Amino acid sequence: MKNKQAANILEGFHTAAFQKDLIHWFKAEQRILPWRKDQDPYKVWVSEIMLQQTKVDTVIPYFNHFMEQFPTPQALADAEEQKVLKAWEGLGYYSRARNLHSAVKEVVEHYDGIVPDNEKELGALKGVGPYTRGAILSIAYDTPSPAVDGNVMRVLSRVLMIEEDIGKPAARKIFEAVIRELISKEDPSSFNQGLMELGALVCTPKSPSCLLCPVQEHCRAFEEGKEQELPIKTSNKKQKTIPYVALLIRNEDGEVLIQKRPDKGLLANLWEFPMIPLQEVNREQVTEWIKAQYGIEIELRASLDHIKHTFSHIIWDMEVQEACTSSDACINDAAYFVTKEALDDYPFPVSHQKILKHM
DNA sequence: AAGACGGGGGC
DNA sequence: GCCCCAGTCTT
Repeated sequence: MKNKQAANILEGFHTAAFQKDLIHWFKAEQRILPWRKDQDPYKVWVSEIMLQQTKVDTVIPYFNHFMEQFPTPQALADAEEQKVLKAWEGLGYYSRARNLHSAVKEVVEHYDGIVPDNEKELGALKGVGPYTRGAILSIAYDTPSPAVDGNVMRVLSRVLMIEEDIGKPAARKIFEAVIRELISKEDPSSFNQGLMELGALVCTPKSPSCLLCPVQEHCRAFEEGKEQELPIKTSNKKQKTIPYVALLIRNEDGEVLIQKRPDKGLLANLWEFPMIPLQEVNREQVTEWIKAQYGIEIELRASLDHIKHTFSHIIWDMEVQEACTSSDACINDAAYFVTKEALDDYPFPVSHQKILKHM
């Protein structure tokens, strides 16, 4: 064995029997999922990106629609970014979509539309980190490469009693080293997917179903009754939310003002209703603020409903006083009046989709 | 090594 | 309401 620490962890472990039990269980019990119908590397890639930080049930309809709209790397590479973001609307972590789009263009340009089958080229693609690289290599290309996600770390920390803090970035290296020894060379795809499927269905974070577990007899944590105490993970810090006021600014044609967000940071390149941090401006100042920002006079009509979400919006409804329509140049480059119907074409954050329902 | 990056779900 | 979830990129 190359790695001493991995060798120590696997001391006395029945690797061959574990592989056999895990793979047998996976082949019998795996969920039927749209991206498991074949081994198309493009589908595996798209599904793995969508599945980052996102539950299977949430991903399924997005994946199906995405594949109808962009069936091949070429189709995705040819698409406008706004269309790609629209297809990603509501899924969150939108840099995943922008990176995937960029990487697919790279694949079409430099690899003739064929997803690379080696660590070096695959890992160099935008948005493809160590996990996704391993998942594509093993699932699409049957290559014995580790794919360490949260499920895998949880399962293996229990089975092998690994007490590393999986909240630390360094922990992933330990698990990768272990898996390089542990992975089935005959069926790395079923092995990696089996670990993840086990983590999703049986070896769950809270109250794992150990009595139904196909690898119970291999599990050191179960043997010692410590499955509830693993994995060890330092608590993450909570993030603060800032309340905003969303402004529904309408012109005399009933069109509403929207603007494009910056191309970096939160919800990059998505569209939104203009917003003001709630603390910064009171009801009286908002007219001045809008005048300075957009060069238009408005009359505040009413405060609509409150929407509780990331932005905990309060919606203020307002009407433009002076003539200002979609053809006017009174608004800056990234802000436009559009008809209510046209809003369907723009990628909006979920919180703003909810506002739309109030209109 | 730590923080940013969404949205959904459990309680 | 508050906490948890957990891949990749950025700083």
